[in-house]
Amino acid sequence: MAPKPRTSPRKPPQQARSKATIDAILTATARVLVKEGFDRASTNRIAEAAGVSVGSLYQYFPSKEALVAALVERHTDLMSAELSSAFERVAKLPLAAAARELVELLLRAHAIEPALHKVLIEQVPRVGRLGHVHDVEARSMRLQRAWMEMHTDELRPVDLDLAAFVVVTSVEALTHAATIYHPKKLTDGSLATEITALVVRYLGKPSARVA
Amino acid sequence: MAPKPRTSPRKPPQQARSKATIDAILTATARVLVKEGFDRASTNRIAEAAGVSVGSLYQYFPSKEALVAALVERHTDLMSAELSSAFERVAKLPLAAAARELVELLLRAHAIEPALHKVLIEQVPRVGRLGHVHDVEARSMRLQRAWMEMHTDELRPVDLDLAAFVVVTSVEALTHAATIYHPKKLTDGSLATEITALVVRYLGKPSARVA
Amino acid sequence: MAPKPRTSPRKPPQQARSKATIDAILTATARVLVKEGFDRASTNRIAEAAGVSVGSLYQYFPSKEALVAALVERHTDLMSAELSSAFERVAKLPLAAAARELVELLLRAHAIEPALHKVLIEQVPRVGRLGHVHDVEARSMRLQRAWMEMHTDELRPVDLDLAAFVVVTSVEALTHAATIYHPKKLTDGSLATEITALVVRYLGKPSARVA
Amino acid sequence: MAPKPRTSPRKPPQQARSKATIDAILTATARVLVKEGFDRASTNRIAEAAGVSVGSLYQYFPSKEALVAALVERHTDLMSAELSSAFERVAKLPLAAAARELVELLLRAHAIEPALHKVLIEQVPRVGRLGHVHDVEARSMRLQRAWMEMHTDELRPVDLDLAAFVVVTSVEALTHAATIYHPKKLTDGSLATEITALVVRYLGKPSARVA
DNA sequence: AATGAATGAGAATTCATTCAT
DNA sequence: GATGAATGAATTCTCATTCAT
Repeated sequence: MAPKPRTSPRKPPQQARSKATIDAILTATARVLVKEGFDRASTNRIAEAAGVSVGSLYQYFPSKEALVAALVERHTDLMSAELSSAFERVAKLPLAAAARELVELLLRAHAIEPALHKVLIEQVPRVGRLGHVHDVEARSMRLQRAWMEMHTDELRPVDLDLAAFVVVTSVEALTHAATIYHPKKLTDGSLATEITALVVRYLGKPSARVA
Repeated sequence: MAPKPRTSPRKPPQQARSKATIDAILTATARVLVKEGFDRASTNRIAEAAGVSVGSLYQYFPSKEALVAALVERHTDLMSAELSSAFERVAKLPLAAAARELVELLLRAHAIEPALHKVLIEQVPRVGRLGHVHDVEARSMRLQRAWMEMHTDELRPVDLDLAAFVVVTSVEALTHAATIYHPKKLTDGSLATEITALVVRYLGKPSARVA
Repeated sequence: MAPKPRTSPRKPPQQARSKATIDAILTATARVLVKEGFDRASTNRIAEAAGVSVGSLYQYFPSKEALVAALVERHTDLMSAELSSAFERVAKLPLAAAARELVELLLRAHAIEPALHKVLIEQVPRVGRLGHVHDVEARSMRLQRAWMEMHTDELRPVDLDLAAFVVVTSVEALTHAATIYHPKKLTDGSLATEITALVVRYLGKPSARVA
Repeated sequence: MAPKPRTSPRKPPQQARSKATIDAILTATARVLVKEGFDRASTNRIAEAAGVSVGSLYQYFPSKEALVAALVERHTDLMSAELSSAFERVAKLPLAAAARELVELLLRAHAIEPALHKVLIEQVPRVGRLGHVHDVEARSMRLQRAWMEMHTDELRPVDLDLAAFVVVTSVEALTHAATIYHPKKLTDGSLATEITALVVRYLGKPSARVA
């Protein structure tokens, strides 16, 4: 009888060997997810791809959900890290410049492991801890709101929370959609220009408008 | 598991009874999907919920994928129908008015079967024919482009395809996100106002600006 | 992910075929249990022994526990039926005669499927519904108490509940132990004589003593 | 699963530290057995509970069966020791007094680690060396027989082996059943009185009867 | 057309046991 | 002696799909 699976990570590795194994498993998970899709990514297949026994997989990840959740976290952490670090850099830039910088940054962030990102977005059910792909958005929203608070004089009057929601949701969606449907426009700058325009026009005072 | 499933519909309904059965099955599918989630929605469970034998289910839908695809189609058709019909009505309105109308329409459209919509968006893997939830967007984009072509004089200069992509993707994403995370703001109009502002400011000439 | 297994029986069979399948499964369960022991009796092995697919097994028994519980029930029902029917027959006999009859009856009851009984007693963990092997004792205790109430004049003064507990527990234990460790003494009558003496001497008035 | 396990003890403890380790393991086994039940008591869990590595566990116990068997032995030894020592004390007492003493002793013996005793009786499959929980009964039977040989003049004529079997089996069963189903009656003396009556009346001459 | 019994590959997960460090 | 990472066969259970009635 299979008891209810846990979702929290299992024990911390205590030997160097473990670290390597964990890494191999996560990397294999990404590979299998991309190659086979979420539904065909069984724990056995993943273990095999990692060159590890299923037992080892379950030693570190108590369930399939925990495994994918860990991968999601690793992925979003990577993306968030870049965003956070950039925030300080653009904190003092005026609207148009900051927007352009951030949009480009976000596009770059999504270009890191686009295939994995796509699978995570499209196929992983947004349920339980798996939904945390969307944590990036939550963090982005907080940063966005913080930036707006520091620049209210440049902005038309807005409800900060609502505006942050609108901006981040739109930009994220455009980035994802572009990744999936228009990968070429990600690199030639045309998309960055459009998204920047969207944000600047939405938030800016008429006088502050930049073409 | 048996051989690979077909995906094309099996046979056209030839009697009234068939229609009723098909309808019962699709409705049951929606109910089970919402109640149990995609993963626990087995064909047996759906058949039972429909008061029909599995055999009958397979008489009309050659595979689970075909079944869900049919439901997706029914759902998107419902939404698209409203959009198309509204298009004629707003075709001649100026930017600000048209935008407001369409945004409100879209929000209303998403309010029809929000629970089903949410499951379809969040849990159904966007693979193969199942990805057609996104057909709505494609149709919306065509309509949006058509409208813009008719109103170029009101708009700042834009790449029509790109702008349609930006507008539709953003508005859709905001609608979905609002459905899921801010259901209350859907009804009090505050969201409609923000989204309208986003679109009008993005597309409009500086002079044509409406606060 | 395997959800918590149910323990209640599944759906009632609606075709004659089902009945046969259910029977085949239960019979195979008994056979495998006896031949392989509880731990080696996997659902797959049982299904194979029944000439049926695992799927069919789970169609009727939602978990391994439910399966074994059903077998336990079938077995205890068989035993209880004999006991209950005999009760009426001995209801009017005096102590010594009734005791002898009942003891012999019980010994016969345990001789029906002794190998299965042994496995059920020795190897099936007495947990949850599986513990119901012991229902026979509960029922026996009620019958025993009823008999004693009708014959208080033949008995020394006793706490009826306590005495029923003492009598039934002892007799059951002796029967089981004999089944397992002294199968020969079950048939030659010597054991029946001893157990009868135990009961009669324990319950009877000194004057009513039978050697 | 690896090759078939050995069952014989691995090596004699040669240092004080070993003794302590072995003890920690056995104690942990008892704790886990009681807390989790036999089926969920894995060697890994036991090792962890003992604050020892699985490797160490296998250093001293070559298999899970050997481990549990050792615990069973420790437990039964504890119980038997008391019984044997008491035997000398009651060897010269007359029937009624001896019976009362022994019954009370047995009840006390079962009160030592009742939770462990219960798990051992109810959940540990009585197979192979694990069946040795029942060794206590065998030893008891020998002692009982010895006592009866010394007191034939007080007893009605009986087959000594058969009578020892009847007495010990009944008393044991009553003690177990009481431990599980009527723990309260264990302490208030009422049960001891009943069981003593059962034994004395079964074995005694009519004239020697004690109420 | 409908029924529902039957199928069986495959998925997640556990656990006794080994062995390199 | 001790550690704990690694193993992988085995187990329970699900579910899309078929087909005899």
